[in-house]
Amino acid sequence: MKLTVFGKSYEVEKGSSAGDLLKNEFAEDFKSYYAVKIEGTLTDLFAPIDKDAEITPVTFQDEDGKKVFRHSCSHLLSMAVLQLYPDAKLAIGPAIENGFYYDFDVETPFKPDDLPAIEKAMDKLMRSSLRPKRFTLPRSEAIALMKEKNEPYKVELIEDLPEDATISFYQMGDFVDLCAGPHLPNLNYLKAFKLTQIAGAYWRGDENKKMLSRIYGTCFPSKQELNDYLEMVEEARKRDHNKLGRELELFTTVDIIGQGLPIFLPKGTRILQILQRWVEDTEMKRGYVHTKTPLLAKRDLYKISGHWDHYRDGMFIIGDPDDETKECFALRPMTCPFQYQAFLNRSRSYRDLPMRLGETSTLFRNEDSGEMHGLIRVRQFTISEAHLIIRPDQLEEEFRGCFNLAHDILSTLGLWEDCSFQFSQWDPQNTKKYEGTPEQWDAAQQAMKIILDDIGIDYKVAKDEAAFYGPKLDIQIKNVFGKEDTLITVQIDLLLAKKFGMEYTDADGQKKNPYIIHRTSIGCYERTLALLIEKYAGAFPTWLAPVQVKILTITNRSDDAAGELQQMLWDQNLRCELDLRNEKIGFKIREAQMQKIPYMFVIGDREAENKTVTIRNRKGDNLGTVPFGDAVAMIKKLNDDKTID
RNA sequence: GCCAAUAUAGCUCAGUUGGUAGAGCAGCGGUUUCGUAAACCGCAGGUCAAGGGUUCGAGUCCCUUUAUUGGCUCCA
Repeated sequence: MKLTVFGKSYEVEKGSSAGDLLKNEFAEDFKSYYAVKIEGTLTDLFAPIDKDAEITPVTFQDEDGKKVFRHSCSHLLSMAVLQLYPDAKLAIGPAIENGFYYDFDVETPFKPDDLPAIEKAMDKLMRSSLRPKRFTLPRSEAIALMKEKNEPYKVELIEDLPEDATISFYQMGDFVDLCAGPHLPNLNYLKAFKLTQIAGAYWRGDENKKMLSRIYGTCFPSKQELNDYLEMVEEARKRDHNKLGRELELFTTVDIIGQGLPIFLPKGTRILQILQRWVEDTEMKRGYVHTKTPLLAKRDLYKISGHWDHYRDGMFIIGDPDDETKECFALRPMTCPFQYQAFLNRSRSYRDLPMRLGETSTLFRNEDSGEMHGLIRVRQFTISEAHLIIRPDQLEEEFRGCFNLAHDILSTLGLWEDCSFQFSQWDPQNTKKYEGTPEQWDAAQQAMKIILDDIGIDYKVAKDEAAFYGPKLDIQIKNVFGKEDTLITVQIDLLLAKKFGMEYTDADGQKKNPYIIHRTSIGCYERTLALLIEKYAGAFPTWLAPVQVKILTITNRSDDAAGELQQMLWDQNLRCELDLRNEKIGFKIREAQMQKIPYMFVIGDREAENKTVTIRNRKGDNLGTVPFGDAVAMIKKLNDDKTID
């Protein structure tokens, strides 16, 4: 039998394993091989092979290798937990990005204080050098084994597998766990792990099922790598917008106003204002017109749109929703049906299309109390919303236009490189959620697929993530905790125009329903601001900074000159603050740096006399002494060019 | 909504087995007018998140509520 590895073939005995070969031929690197791919299938290193094959070892450098490594660590965790809590029932324990978790059903949920003891038990088990041993059983025997071990969750998992499935287990000492594998050849590879947090998690992700106790952890091949990672996480959390945004006085919250209802302070408001003006101008340059529609409407409107049926729980309702004899209003959770009324204002011709209706739109969504997160998930927010009412033949061009706009906006903000793409499709099985016929859905999804493939972005398909009226392109971004959220969405809707009786007269004189694209250009301002804070750690590019320049005087003799300079900046619509306090200049600079202000203009006696300033950047570097006019021009250029400095 | 953690001055945090609240920074008033990472002196600042309970006595123990945080679920 021949095994080929790294392009070289070796003659080996039939039934021997990749591990046997690698151990001999690549002894030096052998410890870094966690498993092998045999003809593309990830397999245990020492699994017997019975025919010629191409094998590729996987290491921690490979995604697959990381997965094997961390999955084995999750098993180490479950072994330790069973040792300390013999009554714990095992659920599942996969590897995830940057680590792993394991879900347990225990009488009392784990507490943070329990983790050190579990880690200690894991460490001891790790040192006993257990070799995970794989064996398989037919389905009925597998169920019997798990029943004997009193593992109801495992039984349920097996019962969901097909009748004829062969089911694999891994044994490590007395410990047996249902598992597809593969695993590390020896658990003593797991020299550097850490249990990071505890959380509740529903069995099978279903909120109607039991809540289990989840332990998260991470592990690396060496202590050094583990510490580097933990340090990196620590650093990332220092950029947390929720902490920084408050420290920098961008926003605050108060109990008495309520959850998910942030107060934007002057500096935060300034940034929102800069963004909004820029977005509206940008849209105008691309043929958008804007509307201003009400923040609430009678329930009747939402009944037509379908929101009353689909999302009533998510709306703030004013009045008794169940009393049909009285007026009942709801704050709007979206703008669609409001803007459609603008289209319906008079009869429309095919020549009127595309009609690009934009609105800087404040929305209200009654999110569950546990959902709120800083500025990322709030109950009242403002979105750069638009509905493009178009003819079918305009779909491709207009969709591209929306994509390009999103690209241009996010690139200017410096966020584009951090984004990923998700093509959110419907699930025909989930009949409760979606409206429209399979034909309509196929048409919309097919159209979007063609456009996305043509644009050439790398997207991931997400089933059952569509809006109830159509498929979406979601532009996703991760926050400092690694949690992904949608920043921008572009949706194709072939359904709602008909429901609202929207028609245009085509060239052939026929009345037709338009298509509609729902989209945002900068997304939700609150969320985008949150991501910007985290991206720049509060040190915004000059064009976005709420205070672009701080003018610092060395003595009060320079106050008049400072005032003059401030007025010159104001005259150019630039944003500056004056610090005339009687403090040492070093102290003032330090304070401006802590406020992350991009530039400091220092004026002492020498400068005041010549009408010059010494410019310092936020790092404190001296950029030289220049005339007032030049200093103002420098900031003006950074501002107008939207430079990411 | 569910699982868990947290809540003391504007901010960062002390506060012992229950004995009636403390520091630094910020603020205010003085002094200092100074050339690059925290000048000096003084003053003021708190219903210890809110409400209830146990106790002779609660920041501390118990319960409820609110908010914040990390997950889960949800996310038009």
